[in-house]
Amino acid sequence: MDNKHLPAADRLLHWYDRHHRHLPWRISPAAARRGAHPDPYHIWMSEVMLQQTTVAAVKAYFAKFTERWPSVMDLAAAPTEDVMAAWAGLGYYARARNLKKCAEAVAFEHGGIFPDTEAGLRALPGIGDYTAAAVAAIAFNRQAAVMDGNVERVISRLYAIDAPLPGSKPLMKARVAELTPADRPGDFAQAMMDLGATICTPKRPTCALCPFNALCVALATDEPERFPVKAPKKAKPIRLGAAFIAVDREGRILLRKRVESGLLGGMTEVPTTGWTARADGVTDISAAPFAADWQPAGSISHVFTHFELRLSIFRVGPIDPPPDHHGFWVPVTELDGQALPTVMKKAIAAAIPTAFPTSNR
DNA sequence: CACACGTGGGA
DNA sequence: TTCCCAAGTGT
Repeated sequence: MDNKHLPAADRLLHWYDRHHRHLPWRISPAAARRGAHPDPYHIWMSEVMLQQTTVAAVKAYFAKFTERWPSVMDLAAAPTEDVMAAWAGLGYYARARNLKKCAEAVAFEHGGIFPDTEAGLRALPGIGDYTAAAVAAIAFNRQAAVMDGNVERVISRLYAIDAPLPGSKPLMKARVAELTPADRPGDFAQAMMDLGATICTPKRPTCALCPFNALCVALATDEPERFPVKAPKKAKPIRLGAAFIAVDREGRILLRKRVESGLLGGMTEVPTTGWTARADGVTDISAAPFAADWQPAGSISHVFTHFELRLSIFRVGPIDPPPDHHGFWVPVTELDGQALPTVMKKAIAAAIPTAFPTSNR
């Protein structure tokens, strides 16, 4: 049947019923149409994990978290250190700290029940405009305008919006609100994101298969890949430093806990110098955790969001632990239980190649 | 409003 | 290799 006359939302939902992705935290659109709701705990956790993170990377973490902490009450009762260690490797560690805070707020201030409105959700730690709308729409079928990076791409092409992000966000949000149906807002939100992830992709979109192709202004008048227009990005500076891998006679490595705020906040680290912006190549080992016969053990490079870090690695041991230092000693065979971010695993692996036998390279 | 804040994968 | 990202939030 010719459905060109259908409103945009109906075209999208028709496409979604046939081509939706199957994801562990979802229920099927067929079940949703029968009035079923997904577990708000699962939707919330998946949305937080998916912030700036790929579906492929999230799947294993989602399985691990929901198996270990099946309910928000379980997560609220968990030691923060366990949550940080379980999150290690996923990045943006403020999300893990706020995940725990949010679980505590839901457990102890809301009786273990997630708020079912956008405003109620928005007041919780780690839940911003996007996540509040997404959980309200997907978990509670509220008519909330859900806009993430996928939706921005779809909308900017559908209307050929020339104004650059992020300034054009309010305009695009208004367009999303116009399109969002009262009937199936949760499926509509997931459909927009599936469309952006599988059809309306950043490069080489598959417009021939798009339910919006007859409506898309960018496709009709321009080059869809040109949208969304974004402000130019800044160059990434390089910072230098040194990391110190000390091993004692019992095969333990010296670790420290980073301060709660800022980069890698609350995570575990090996002792390092400060990370300076100087580019003279001088390595300052005077900041070693203690005086010892530190031996060069190569170097690593790691790219953060806003700078690249190059660390010279130094190693010493087996030694007797000196009495005067702060930190704690952990067997090299038990590092998996530590909240070690990827950059720290790289530093350790450079000095002790056998430290992480399961990882590649 | 601009910037801080991780990581691994694809082109 | 280099660049660009991928379901943003907090300050």
